[in-house]
Amino acid sequence: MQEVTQLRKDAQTNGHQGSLLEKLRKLVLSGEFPPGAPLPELFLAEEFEVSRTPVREALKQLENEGLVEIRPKVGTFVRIPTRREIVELFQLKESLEGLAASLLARRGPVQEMEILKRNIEASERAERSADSARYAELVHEFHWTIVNGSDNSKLVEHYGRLMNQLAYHRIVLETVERPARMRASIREHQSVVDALLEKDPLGAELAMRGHVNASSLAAARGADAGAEA
Amino acid sequence: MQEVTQLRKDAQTNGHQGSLLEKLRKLVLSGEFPPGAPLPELFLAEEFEVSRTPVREALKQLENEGLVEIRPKVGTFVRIPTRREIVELFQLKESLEGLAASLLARRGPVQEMEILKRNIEASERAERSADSARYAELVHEFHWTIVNGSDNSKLVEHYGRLMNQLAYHRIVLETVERPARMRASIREHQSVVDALLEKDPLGAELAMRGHVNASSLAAARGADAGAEA
DNA sequence: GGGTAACTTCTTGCATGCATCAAACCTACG
DNA sequence: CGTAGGTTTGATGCATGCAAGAAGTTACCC
Repeated sequence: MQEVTQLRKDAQTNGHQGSLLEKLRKLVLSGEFPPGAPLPELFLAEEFEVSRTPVREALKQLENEGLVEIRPKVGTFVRIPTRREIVELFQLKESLEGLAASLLARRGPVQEMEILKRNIEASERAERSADSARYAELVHEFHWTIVNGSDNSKLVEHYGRLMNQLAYHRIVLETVERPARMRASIREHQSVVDALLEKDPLGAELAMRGHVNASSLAAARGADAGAEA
Repeated sequence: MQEVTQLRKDAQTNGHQGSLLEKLRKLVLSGEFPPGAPLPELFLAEEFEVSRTPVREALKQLENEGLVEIRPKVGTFVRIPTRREIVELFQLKESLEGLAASLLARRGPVQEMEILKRNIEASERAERSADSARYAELVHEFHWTIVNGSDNSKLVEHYGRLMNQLAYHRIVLETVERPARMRASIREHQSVVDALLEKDPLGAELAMRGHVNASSLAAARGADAGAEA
């Protein structure tokens, strides 16, 4: 009946909210473990106060998401996405966000339009006050609003997987992209919203793809510049 | 149930070839278990002569791939993709294959071009001899050749996930699409290859998207027609 | 001194036992 | 006759034990 008190007490100190999968994902994405670092099951099991079995399952999921690499009979390691894979992911990002914008434009006037307009206004404020953290957050919201607004659950699903794989690098990349491209990025967002308001699917797709492509190039340049980090 | 004995026989004759995950995936995609059917861990464990643990792991992977649904503390069930999800997946397919064609066109003259040309010739022969099984196989190869030829591993990965989710329906859909659209489909394939040979990324993308879209529409009509199956 | 082979250690991979919980069933009562 | 409530069943979720394999280490031979 109540012999589990010792487990519960310790579990509360670490915070017991969120699934183990999410906690492990955050652990990997946080960069606390550098790319290539091993993630032994037993260590994680003790860390999160569960047995190896659920840890194992979660790690397999993370492998499926491309965040870790499991070498059979050897161990699990934080995955190191190659430069090439980053480029590949950005190509996918452009395509998927282009589709999202196109689909959203087709849906006509929906509440997303208002959200996007307010997002741009907030972005301009953040840019004027040089609040780059807030700005990065708004950019993130802008893109997700469009993807979610596509009303295509499978697109959202695949986009989420993709962004997870980019998440680790986004921290680095955004840092580099932010200062230089803030103004241009806002203009590009505006042109996307313009096309959306005109219910112009093709225009919205092209504007979105142009924007993602420009951001990607800037990010790639930034990654090259800060490669020694 | 004779299906059970049949399974048992296959499991024994097949031995331990191929991973458990692949075997379970095939089991689900084969349609042997109808959508909504339960997949008890213990049953599968006995069937494939392993313990519940690896079965469990494989089922979680399949859930991640969208092929089964795991209801906590209840069980695992063959997933029923809704009509809407099928449409969503086809929209994604159009976008991803468009990207693939675009990337392949950028790569210039590669061996894939020869493969695609030969594929079209073979398709024409299959069409003339009304060999619809061979034709379906060639269509499958055509699309995968382009996606693999994109030289973008992440695109290949996402495309694979997508096609897995469509695989169950492809059987039905191709059956319907095949007779009516063979000729048109071959022409569309040819125009894709033409654009690829001219190293025209935009043309290749548009041709590919047009083709996928036409196929999707035909498939959707077919699915409506054969909805009572 | 260098290289190889056996060994030690640490990890995963799988099997099994037990507790938990959802759902079906059965009974009793209105 | 229908329904509410308790009970049984059967499946999952997790913990643990054990075996197999891969690195790293040491000792030995050339």
